[in-house]
Amino acid sequence: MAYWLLKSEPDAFSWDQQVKRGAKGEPWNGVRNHTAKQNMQAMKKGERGFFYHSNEGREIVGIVEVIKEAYKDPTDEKGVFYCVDVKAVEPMPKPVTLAQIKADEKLKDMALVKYSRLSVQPVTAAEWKYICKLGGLKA
DNA sequence: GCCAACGTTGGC
DNA sequence: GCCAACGTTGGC
Repeated sequence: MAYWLLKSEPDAFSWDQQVKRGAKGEPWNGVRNHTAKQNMQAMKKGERGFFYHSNEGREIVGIVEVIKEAYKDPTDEKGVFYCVDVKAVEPMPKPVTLAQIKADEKLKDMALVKYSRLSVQPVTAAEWKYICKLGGLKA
């Protein structure tokens, strides 16, 4: 079981929009980065990821689940990039901010801190549990 | 195939 | 709004 972190600018696609999509989920398309693509191709149905708001907010606001594994991104006319479908699972009772993550000894090695521009990142099991706890979830 | 120039992302 | 980091492009 792997864990992930998906970044989105709330202006483009926010957590609220993800929640409104309900069980249908939403294709995570428009990613034009090969590292992110590789991460998406590694995702399995049922795996979970954090939903992070970049730029505005800069915090982990909720948890999503992969409902469809990687397929060719229909918004990419060249057909080289991929996307997955995700649905909202639950919101973070207490969003975990980037500032919090950076200030925390246990989290300062996260991909989120080191590779801030990567929009789809892996999260370790230890990080996952710890952040869930910080966010007020049992995990 | 190297590397400089440029564009984009995202934190501050 | 600025700037650093990084990916991509294009000249050689």
